[in-house]
Amino acid sequence: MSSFVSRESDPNGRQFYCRKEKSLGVLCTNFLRLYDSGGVDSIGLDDAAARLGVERRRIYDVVNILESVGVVARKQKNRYLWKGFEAIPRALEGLKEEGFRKNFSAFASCNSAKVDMITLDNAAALLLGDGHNSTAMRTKVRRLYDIANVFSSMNLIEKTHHPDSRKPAFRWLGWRGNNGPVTSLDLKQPNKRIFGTDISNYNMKRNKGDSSIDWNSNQKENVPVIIRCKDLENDCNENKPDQHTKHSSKCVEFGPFTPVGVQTVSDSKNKIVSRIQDLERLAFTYHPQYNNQVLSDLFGHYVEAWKSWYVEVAMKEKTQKRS
DNA sequence: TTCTCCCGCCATCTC
DNA sequence: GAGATGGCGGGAGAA
Repeated sequence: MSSFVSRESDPNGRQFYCRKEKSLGVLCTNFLRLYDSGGVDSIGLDDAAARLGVERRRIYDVVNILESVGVVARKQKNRYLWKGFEAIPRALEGLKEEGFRKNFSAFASCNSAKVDMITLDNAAALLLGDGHNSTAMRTKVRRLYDIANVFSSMNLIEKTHHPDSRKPAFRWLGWRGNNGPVTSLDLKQPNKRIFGTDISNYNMKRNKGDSSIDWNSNQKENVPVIIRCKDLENDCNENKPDQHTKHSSKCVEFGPFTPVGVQTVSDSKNKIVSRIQDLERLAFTYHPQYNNQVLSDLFGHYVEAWKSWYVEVAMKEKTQKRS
């Protein structure tokens, strides 16, 4: 399986630098697509970097975040184990438990009205605690952008705006069994770039790596080919009125793929309450360990929001049945 | 000007 | 000691 790609050039021979196609979100989507295809349970970092056409350093960025939600687990040096999307609910529950043990339950309860939405500034301030300076905040926010980029590509969160301040914020969507990496087809025509996307331009300095991959062209063998940055320029959207917005058909599709063995949205509605019980049983018997404190803490908050969402939907279901 | 986030340096860790 | 890992912040693109 080969995956190296070449870059589109203009008539003068200059190469396009497409920031979007190098984003962590796109890289994560491609990574998941590559290893979710089945049959692969061992992931070599060098191999992944080569296949995805990125530097090894970027693979660390993605893998570390995926590890925090249970999709992969470190096996040994340079090697990770693919655990798949089925592991996500369990990992989230573990993080939730951890969050409860720390102070985030207090935070969640006192902000219950807007618990499903948080700005990165707020998240950074929360994680840093008292006495942080602006430099630390900036650094933390940068890291949170990275993390949010990956979660966004998995549809675990979505970008929105805070209703009061109109500042950019992120809403927890949670794992609903059919998330999978976001696809360009999931996005509407843009007014502006969204988080994790960008516009083409020239930059010879940044032409080293190359990760533009069209996984559709040869799905069976996962052989990627070049995609055109121009086709991706309209991927952007924010303030989506619903979670499953559509995208221009001329755009290249990075997905979609649905994790094997997970249920659909229509199924899930009827099983909300029983799923919560299932997850709590899982959490009771299994407590994964996470070394990244920031991720752990942030997830403590998000998982709490996730549970609130489920409970709210379950309540509405009950009310509707009664009426 | 602010938001966004890619990029790679370099300190620390692991083998 | 060498290679692996990942924290960190510069700086550039876009709104």
